[in-house]
Amino acid sequence: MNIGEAATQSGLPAKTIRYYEDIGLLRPMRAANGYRDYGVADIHRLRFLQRARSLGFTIEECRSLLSLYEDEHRASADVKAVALEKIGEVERKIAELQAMKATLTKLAEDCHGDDRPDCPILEDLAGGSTPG
Amino acid sequence: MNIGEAATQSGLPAKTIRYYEDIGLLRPMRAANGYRDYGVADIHRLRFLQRARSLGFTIEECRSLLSLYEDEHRASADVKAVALEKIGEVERKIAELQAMKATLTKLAEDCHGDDRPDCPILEDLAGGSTPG
DNA sequence: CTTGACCTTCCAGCAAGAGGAAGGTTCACA
DNA sequence: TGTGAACCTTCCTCTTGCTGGAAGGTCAAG
Repeated sequence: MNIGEAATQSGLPAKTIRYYEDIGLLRPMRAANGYRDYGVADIHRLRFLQRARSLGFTIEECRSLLSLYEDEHRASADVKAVALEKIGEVERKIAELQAMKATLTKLAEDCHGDDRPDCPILEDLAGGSTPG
Repeated sequence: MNIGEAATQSGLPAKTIRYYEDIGLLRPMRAANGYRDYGVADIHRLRFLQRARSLGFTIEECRSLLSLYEDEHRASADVKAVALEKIGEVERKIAELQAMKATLTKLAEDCHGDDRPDCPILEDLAGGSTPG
Protein backbone atom coordinates (compact mmCIF):
# COMPACT_ATOMS: atom_id res chain seq x y z
CA MET A 1 0.00 0.00 0.00
CA ASN A 2 1.26 3.50 -0.93
CA ILE A 3 1.85 6.25 1.58
CA GLY A 4 -1.39 8.04 0.71
CA GLU A 5 -3.44 5.01 1.58
CA ALA A 6 -1.35 4.44 4.71
CA ALA A 7 -2.11 8.02 5.68
CA THR A 8 -5.84 7.41 5.25
CA GLN A 9 -5.70 4.14 7.19
CA SER A 10 -3.65 5.53 10.06
CA GLY A 11 -5.07 9.01 10.34
CA LEU A 12 -1.61 10.54 10.03
CA PRO A 13 -0.45 12.95 7.29
CA ALA A 14 1.95 11.46 4.75
CA LYS A 15 4.54 14.03 5.83
CA THR A 16 4.36 12.75 9.37
CA ILE A 17 4.67 9.14 8.26
CA ARG A 18 7.84 9.95 6.33
CA TYR A 19 9.14 11.80 9.35
CA TYR A 20 8.47 8.81 11.60
CA GLU A 21 10.44 6.67 9.20
CA ASP A 22 13.24 9.23 9.19
CA ILE A 23 13.61 9.00 12.94
CA GLY A 24 13.48 5.23 12.87
CA LEU A 25 9.98 4.49 14.14
CA LEU A 26 9.17 2.19 11.26
CA ARG A 27 10.80 0.73 8.18
CA PRO A 28 8.35 -0.01 5.39
CA MET A 29 9.29 -2.00 2.31
CA ARG A 30 9.93 -0.35 -1.02
CA ALA A 31 8.15 -1.23 -4.22
CA ALA A 32 10.08 -1.69 -7.48
CA ASN A 33 9.36 1.90 -8.47
CA GLY A 34 10.88 3.25 -5.26
CA TYR A 35 7.55 4.00 -3.62
CA ARG A 36 7.15 3.06 0.04
CA ASP A 37 5.04 -0.05 0.45
CA TYR A 38 3.13 -0.40 3.71
CA GLY A 39 1.86 -3.69 5.08
CA VAL A 40 -0.70 -4.43 7.77
CA ALA A 41 1.95 -4.41 10.51
CA ASP A 42 3.09 -0.95 9.42
CA ILE A 43 -0.45 0.33 9.62
CA HIS A 44 -0.75 -1.09 13.12
CA ARG A 45 2.41 0.71 14.12
CA LEU A 46 1.20 3.96 12.63
CA ARG A 47 -2.16 3.73 14.37
CA PHE A 48 -0.37 2.93 17.60
CA LEU A 49 1.75 6.04 17.13
CA GLN A 50 -1.20 8.18 16.23
CA ARG A 51 -3.10 7.10 19.31
CA ALA A 52 -0.12 7.43 21.65
CA ARG A 53 0.77 10.89 20.32
CA SER A 54 -2.84 12.02 20.70
CA LEU A 55 -2.64 10.95 24.34
CA GLY A 56 0.32 13.24 24.84
CA PHE A 57 3.20 10.77 24.74
CA THR A 58 6.37 12.23 23.26
CA ILE A 59 8.10 10.58 20.34
CA GLU A 60 10.68 9.05 22.66
CA GLU A 61 7.94 7.71 24.91
CA CYS A 62 6.26 6.27 21.84
CA ARG A 63 9.51 4.56 20.97
CA SER A 64 9.61 2.95 24.44
CA LEU A 65 5.97 1.98 24.25
CA LEU A 66 6.53 0.40 20.85
CA SER A 67 9.37 -1.74 22.15
CA LEU A 68 7.25 -2.77 25.12
CA TYR A 69 4.47 -3.51 22.67
CA GLU A 70 6.74 -5.77 20.72
CA ASP A 71 8.31 -7.47 23.70
CA GLU A 72 6.08 -10.45 24.41
CA HIS A 73 7.67 -10.88 27.82
CA ARG A 74 7.18 -7.33 29.09
CA ALA A 75 5.50 -6.80 32.43
CA SER A 76 2.28 -4.82 32.28
CA ALA A 77 3.64 -2.95 35.32
CA ASP A 78 6.29 -1.37 33.09
CA VAL A 79 3.67 0.00 30.76
CA LYS A 80 1.50 1.17 33.63
CA ALA A 81 4.46 3.05 35.11
CA VAL A 82 4.87 5.02 31.88
CA ALA A 83 1.17 5.81 31.85
CA LEU A 84 1.16 6.94 35.47
CA GLU A 85 4.18 9.14 34.93
CA LYS A 86 2.41 10.74 31.98
CA ILE A 87 -0.73 11.28 34.02
CA GLY A 88 1.40 13.15 36.54
CA GLU A 89 2.84 15.36 33.84
CA VAL A 90 -0.57 16.09 32.41
CA GLU A 91 -1.82 17.00 35.88
CA ARG A 92 1.06 19.40 36.38
CA LYS A 93 0.35 21.07 33.06
CA ILE A 94 -3.32 21.39 33.91
CA ALA A 95 -2.49 22.99 37.24
CA GLU A 96 -0.16 25.44 35.56
CA LEU A 97 -2.75 26.40 32.97
CA GLN A 98 -5.40 26.80 35.64
CA ALA A 99 -3.14 29.19 37.53
CA MET A 100 -2.61 31.18 34.34
CA LYS A 101 -6.30 31.24 33.68
CA ALA A 102 -7.09 32.42 37.20
CA THR A 103 -4.62 35.28 36.95
CA LEU A 104 -5.76 36.30 33.49
CA THR A 105 -9.39 36.14 34.53
CA LYS A 106 -8.79 38.32 37.54
CA LEU A 107 -6.91 40.85 35.43
CA ALA A 108 -9.62 40.91 32.80
CA GLU A 109 -12.31 41.36 35.43
CA ASP A 110 -10.47 44.32 36.87
CA CYS A 111 -10.18 45.98 33.46
CA HIS A 112 -13.13 48.18 32.60
CA GLY A 113 -12.53 47.44 28.92
CA ASP A 114 -13.69 50.71 27.40
CA ASP A 115 -11.93 53.38 25.35
CA ARG A 116 -10.07 54.88 28.28
CA PRO A 117 -6.33 54.25 28.34
CA ASP A 118 -5.82 53.13 31.93
CA CYS A 119 -5.62 49.37 32.09
CA PRO A 120 -4.93 47.15 35.10
CA ILE A 121 -3.74 44.36 32.83
CA LEU A 122 -0.84 46.38 31.49
CA GLU A 123 -0.16 47.75 34.94
CA ASP A 124 0.15 44.26 36.30
CA LEU A 125 2.39 43.16 33.46
CA ALA A 126 4.60 46.17 34.06
CA GLY A 127 4.89 45.15 37.68
CA GLY A 128 3.06 48.14 39.08
CA SER A 129 5.09 50.81 37.32
CA THR A 130 3.35 53.51 35.33
CA PRO A 131 3.15 53.19 31.54
CA GLY A 132 5.90 54.72 29.46
CA MET B 1 24.00 47.99 33.97
CA ASN B 2 25.51 44.86 32.42
CA ILE B 3 23.48 41.95 31.13
CA GLY B 4 24.16 39.81 34.19
CA GLU B 5 22.66 42.41 36.47
CA ALA B 6 19.75 42.92 34.04
CA ALA B 7 19.18 39.17 34.20
CA THR B 8 19.05 39.28 37.98
CA GLN B 9 16.73 42.29 38.00
CA SER B 10 14.34 40.91 35.42
CA GLY B 11 14.34 37.25 36.32
CA LEU B 12 15.29 36.28 32.78
CA PRO B 13 18.45 34.40 31.73
CA ALA B 14 21.06 36.50 29.93
CA LYS B 15 20.67 34.25 26.90
CA THR B 16 17.00 35.04 26.75
CA ILE B 17 17.62 38.76 27.06
CA ARG B 18 20.02 38.66 24.11
CA TYR B 19 17.47 36.65 22.18
CA TYR B 20 14.76 39.24 22.89
CA GLU B 21 17.09 41.91 21.57
CA ASP B 22 17.77 39.78 18.49
CA ILE B 23 14.09 39.63 17.65
CA GLY B 24 13.65 43.33 18.26
CA LEU B 25 11.85 43.42 21.59
CA LEU B 26 14.30 45.91 23.09
CA ARG B 27 17.34 47.91 22.11
CA PRO B 28 19.68 48.61 25.02
CA MET B 29 22.57 51.06 24.78
CA ARG B 30 26.14 49.91 24.39
CA ALA B 31 28.96 50.88 26.71
CA ALA B 32 32.34 51.97 25.32
CA ASN B 33 33.71 48.45 25.71
CA GLY B 34 30.91 46.99 23.60
CA TYR B 35 28.99 45.58 26.53
CA ARG B 36 25.22 46.02 26.56
CA ASP B 37 24.14 48.72 28.97
CA TYR B 38 20.63 48.41 30.41
CA GLY B 39 18.69 51.30 31.90
CA VAL B 40 15.63 51.37 34.11
CA ALA B 41 13.24 51.42 31.13
CA ASP B 42 14.93 48.30 29.71
CA ILE B 43 14.47 46.51 33.00
CA HIS B 44 10.79 47.47 32.98
CA ARG B 45 10.44 46.04 29.51
CA LEU B 46 12.18 42.84 30.49
CA ARG B 47 10.02 42.37 33.58
CA PHE B 48 6.95 43.06 31.45
CA LEU B 49 8.09 40.37 29.04
CA GLN B 50 8.90 37.93 31.82
CA ARG B 51 5.47 38.37 33.36
CA ALA B 52 3.59 38.21 30.07
CA ARG B 53 5.46 35.08 28.97
CA SER B 54 4.78 33.42 32.30
CA LEU B 55 1.08 34.10 31.72
CA GLY B 56 1.25 32.21 28.45
CA PHE B 57 1.40 35.03 25.94
CA THR B 58 3.44 34.22 22.86
CA ILE B 59 6.32 36.43 21.79
CA GLU B 60 4.17 38.03 19.11
CA GLU B 61 1.44 38.72 21.64
CA CYS B 62 4.05 40.24 23.92
CA ARG B 63 5.09 42.48 21.07
CA SER B 64 1.49 43.67 20.66
CA LEU B 65 1.08 44.14 24.39
CA LEU B 66 4.28 46.17 24.52
CA SER B 67 3.10 48.50 21.81
CA LEU B 68 -0.23 48.89 23.57
CA TYR B 69 1.72 49.50 26.77
CA GLU B 70 3.63 52.29 25.10
CA ASP B 71 0.67 53.82 23.33
CA GLU B 72 -0.71 56.33 25.77
CA HIS B 73 -3.92 56.60 23.77
CA ARG B 74 -4.72 52.90 23.63
CA ALA B 75 -8.17 51.76 24.71
CA SER B 76 -8.19 49.37 27.65
CA ALA B 77 -10.75 47.38 25.66
CA ASP B 78 -8.01 46.46 23.18
CA VAL B 79 -5.87 45.00 25.93
CA LYS B 80 -8.81 43.22 27.48
CA ALA B 81 -9.64 41.60 24.14
CA VAL B 82 -6.15 40.10 23.96
CA ALA B 83 -6.50 38.80 27.51
CA LEU B 84 -9.92 37.28 26.86
CA GLU B 85 -8.71 35.59 23.71
CA LYS B 86 -5.82 34.12 25.68
CA ILE B 87 -8.17 32.91 28.39
CA GLY B 88 -10.13 31.07 25.73
CA GLU B 89 -6.98 29.41 24.43
CA VAL B 90 -5.94 28.38 27.90
CA GLU B 91 -9.39 26.91 28.51
CA ARG B 92 -9.20 24.89 25.33
CA LYS B 93 -5.81 23.53 26.32
CA ILE B 94 -7.07 22.62 29.76
CA ALA B 95 -10.02 20.76 28.26
CA GLU B 96 -7.74 18.86 25.93
CA LEU B 97 -5.40 17.87 28.75
CA GLN B 98 -8.32 16.81 30.92
CA ALA B 99 -9.55 14.55 28.15
CA MET B 100 -6.08 13.04 27.87
CA LYS B 101 -5.91 12.55 31.59
CA ALA B 102 -9.31 10.86 31.72
CA THR B 103 -8.34 8.41 29.01
CA LEU B 104 -4.95 7.67 30.52
CA THR B 105 -6.47 7.21 33.95
CA LYS B 106 -9.04 4.78 32.68
CA LEU B 107 -6.39 2.78 30.85
CA ALA B 108 -4.14 2.70 33.90
CA GLU B 109 -7.01 1.58 36.09
CA ASP B 110 -7.78 -1.29 33.75
CA CYS B 111 -4.16 -2.46 33.78
CA HIS B 112 -3.38 -4.92 36.56
CA GLY B 113 0.21 -3.66 36.59
CA ASP B 114 2.02 -6.82 37.56
CA ASP B 115 4.61 -8.97 35.82
CA ARG B 116 2.20 -10.57 33.42
CA PRO B 117 2.54 -9.45 29.79
CA ASP B 118 -1.07 -8.74 28.90
CA CYS B 119 -1.73 -5.03 29.12
CA PRO B 120 -4.91 -3.12 28.26
CA ILE B 121 -2.92 0.06 27.75
CA LEU B 122 -0.95 -1.37 24.86
CA GLU B 123 -4.06 -3.06 23.53
CA ASP B 124 -5.85 0.24 23.43
CA LEU B 125 -2.92 1.98 21.74
CA ALA B 126 -2.80 -0.77 19.16
CA GLY B 127 -6.46 -0.18 18.46
CA GLY B 128 -7.68 -3.53 19.74
CA SER B 129 -5.32 -5.70 17.71
CA THR B 130 -3.26 -8.35 19.42
CA PRO B 131 0.36 -7.59 20.31
CA GLY B 132 3.14 -8.42 17.87
C1' DC C 1 50.81 38.88 35.40
C1' DT C 2 47.68 35.61 35.86
C1' DT C 3 43.25 33.88 37.17
C1' DG C 4 38.51 33.91 36.96
C1' DA C 5 34.30 36.00 36.12
C1' DC C 6 32.34 38.60 33.21
C1' DC C 7 31.09 39.96 28.38
C1' DT C 8 30.90 39.48 22.95
C1' DT C 9 29.52 37.00 18.43
C1' DC C 10 28.21 33.13 15.91
C1' DC C 11 26.70 28.38 15.10
C1' DA C 12 24.06 24.22 16.24
C1' DG C 13 20.31 21.97 18.19
C1' DC C 14 15.72 20.60 20.81
C1' DA C 15 10.29 18.91 19.56
C1' DA C 16 7.51 17.45 15.94
C1' DG C 17 6.53 18.21 12.23
C1' DA C 18 4.74 21.77 7.95
C1' DG C 19 5.57 23.76 3.54
C1' DG C 20 7.43 23.81 -0.78
C1' DA C 21 10.64 23.06 -4.82
C1' DA C 22 12.16 19.99 -8.40
C1' DG C 23 11.49 15.96 -10.39
C1' DG C 24 9.88 10.70 -11.30
C1' DT C 25 5.59 7.46 -11.91
C1' DT C 26 1.18 5.89 -12.92
C1' DC C 27 -3.39 5.92 -14.53
C1' DA C 28 -7.30 7.46 -17.08
C1' DC C 29 -8.97 9.50 -21.04
C1' DA C 30 -9.01 11.32 -25.80
C1' DT D 1 0.13 7.84 -28.60
C1' DG D 2 -0.01 11.89 -25.93
C1' DT D 3 -1.23 14.57 -22.06
C1' DG D 4 -2.72 15.96 -17.66
C1' DA D 5 -3.85 15.05 -13.01
C1' DA D 6 -2.73 12.84 -9.08
C1' DC D 7 0.35 10.43 -7.03
C1' DC D 8 5.14 9.57 -5.29
C1' DT D 9 10.40 10.77 -4.33
C1' DT D 10 14.29 13.56 -1.95
C1' DC D 11 16.02 17.67 -0.04
C1' DC D 12 15.84 22.05 2.15
C1' DT D 13 14.01 25.63 4.89
C1' DC D 14 10.81 27.34 8.54
C1' DT D 15 8.33 27.26 12.81
C1' DT D 16 8.62 28.60 18.70
C1' DG D 17 11.39 30.05 22.28
C1' DC D 18 14.86 29.52 23.64
C1' DT D 19 19.55 26.74 25.36
C1' DG D 20 24.29 25.24 24.97
C1' DG D 21 28.81 25.74 23.49
C1' DA D 22 33.05 27.47 21.07
C1' DA D 23 36.29 31.13 20.41
C1' DG D 24 37.63 35.18 21.92
C1' DG D 25 37.63 40.21 24.29
C1' DT D 26 37.45 42.82 29.04
C1' DC D 27 37.89 43.78 33.71
C1' DA D 28 38.93 43.58 38.72
C1' DA D 29 41.54 41.20 42.35
C1' DG D 30 45.62 39.26 44.24
